[in-house]
Amino acid sequence: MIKFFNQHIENFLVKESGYSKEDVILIKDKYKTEITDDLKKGHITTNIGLVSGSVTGTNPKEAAEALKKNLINLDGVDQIEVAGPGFLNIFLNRLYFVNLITDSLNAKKAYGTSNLGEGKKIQIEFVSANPTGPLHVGHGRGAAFGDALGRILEASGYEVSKEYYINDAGRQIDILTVSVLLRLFKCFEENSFPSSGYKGKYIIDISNEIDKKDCINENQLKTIISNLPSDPEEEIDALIRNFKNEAIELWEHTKNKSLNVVLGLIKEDLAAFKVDFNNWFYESSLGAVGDKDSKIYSAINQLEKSGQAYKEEGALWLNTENVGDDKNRVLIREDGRATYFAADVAYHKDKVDRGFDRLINVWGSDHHGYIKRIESSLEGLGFSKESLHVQLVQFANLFQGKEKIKMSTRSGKFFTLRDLMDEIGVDAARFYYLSKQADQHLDFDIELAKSQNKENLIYYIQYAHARICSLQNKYIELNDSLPTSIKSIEDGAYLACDKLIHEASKFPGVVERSAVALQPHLLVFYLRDLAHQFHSFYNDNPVLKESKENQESILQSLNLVRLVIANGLNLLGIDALEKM
RNA sequence: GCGCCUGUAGCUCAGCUGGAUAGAGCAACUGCCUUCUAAGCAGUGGGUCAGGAGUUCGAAUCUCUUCAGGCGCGCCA
Repeated sequence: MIKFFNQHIENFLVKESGYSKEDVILIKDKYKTEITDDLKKGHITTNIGLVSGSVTGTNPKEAAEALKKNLINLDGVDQIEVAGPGFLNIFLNRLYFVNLITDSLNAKKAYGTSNLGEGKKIQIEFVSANPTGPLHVGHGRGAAFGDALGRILEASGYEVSKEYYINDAGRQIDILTVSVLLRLFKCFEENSFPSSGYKGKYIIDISNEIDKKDCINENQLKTIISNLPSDPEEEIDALIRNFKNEAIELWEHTKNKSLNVVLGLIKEDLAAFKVDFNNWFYESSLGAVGDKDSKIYSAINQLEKSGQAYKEEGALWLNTENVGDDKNRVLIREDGRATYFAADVAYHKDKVDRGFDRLINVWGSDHHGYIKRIESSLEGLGFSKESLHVQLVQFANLFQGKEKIKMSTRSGKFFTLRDLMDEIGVDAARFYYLSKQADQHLDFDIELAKSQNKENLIYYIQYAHARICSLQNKYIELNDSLPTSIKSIEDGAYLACDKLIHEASKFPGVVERSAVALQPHLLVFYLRDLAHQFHSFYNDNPVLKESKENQESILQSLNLVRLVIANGLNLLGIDALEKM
């Protein structure tokens, strides 16, 4: 409908307005046509008069009047008002208004989808937590966000690929491995366990699954744990070195086993959280810098050849200052080992090589200083940094009522995503995460997320859906099947649903905006508003006491509201409830 | 010190590609169940949109600046 009017407006601008070509281009760029917030302003409104007026220096109201004359005779238009400083408010005739219901109901699950993305390939990389322990509540937010974004973009016509980057190659994995080995051989008392190691209970669980205990003897163990440095970081590094020296086979076995167990936990949790990935990318698959056939070698080699990377003080540096980074960054350390950054550069090159039109990285906001580096590396490799969008997600603080739940990863005391799911349920958790803009701090209040009242939006929205389902069931009991007629709305005899239909007609626009802005929370607030319109209607209108014809029209309108809520929740990865 | 983010009702937050009277919920006060789910609805009070300047026909929204808070600035990942 909006497209229809925009075509006529642009046609008018080009052929009849008398504006210069340059002005027309400027106007086209700036004006907007949208569904009104309030039916008093008609169904559709455009600021074209104001924009034309400001661009051409003419009176906005006169510009609006001229266009009004042009649009008033269009099919579907009942009347047009020039309002306020120069808005054009368009009132549709009943037939067109009613078409909104039938068209949307016919579209069913497809209502709200579009071809905005034109099949472009878009990759979303998210969660990507180090596989050193179970996911915690912080990761849950990224998971809910990335997954919802994927659903929204897919509904908007993008070909979406969701990916998890597994950091299986670095020091963190070594620390995981050594932590498991220390538990396996019970090397330390509880209070002297290396403070840099992982102490969660899952480490002990993993150690119980290692069956190669006899690969190492008492003397070797003694060597490994004696003469350790006092600095915690040096201590853990020494232990890693010692284990590798004494029992490389055991080391590798334990490392693989630990990684697989932890990754298994992560995958289970994500599946339970209804988050599916298309691809799990292993950092180790990038290979070693020393290997000329590896992806990491090839990426770095390319940067060196193009002059972006240079040697200094024995290390290989990437010039990232050229995109505004504070300082240049090291790719290959003095001792020849690649940095995490180098692997990430190769990873991003690989992403682009795989043919994605757009890349979205969902990162914890503590990584924001890292963005410029990656952008610089992309430019250095000859790609446009515009193809990458980094969406930062702030961490979530957990509250139980007013009390903050403290978490410490090191000590292994933390509230896991699994705990959260057990406590409040998957859908309530997903919804709560999505109910605030991703890059803002979120206080996750478990009490609130469990509460069953209006303050907890998920219940409010679900309640609207369930109420409609319940009405539908009652109606079916009395009439065998749902109605198909909307006669009394069509001929204007019954108007009480108009606000609801109008609100429901905004849905595709909201999906589109949340796809463009990459903001699922827009959907949350829209659904709240729609639910509110419904509850209000429901309270004022005893539906099943209406005339037969009115009932039919109402049931059809409410079915539309129900469809929008169900489709909207589905885009957030949440199932709509038929009963509560 | 440099960079990024935030500051809207007593509290928690929407609104921000500039637009028509700044919105919800909670809390306070008042009404509404012999009726389809009261997990709800309706109403009242509450705002110099942190302060200041600028751009504009028009600014919560854009620019600059001040103040306040958060985060990031490793040859860690």
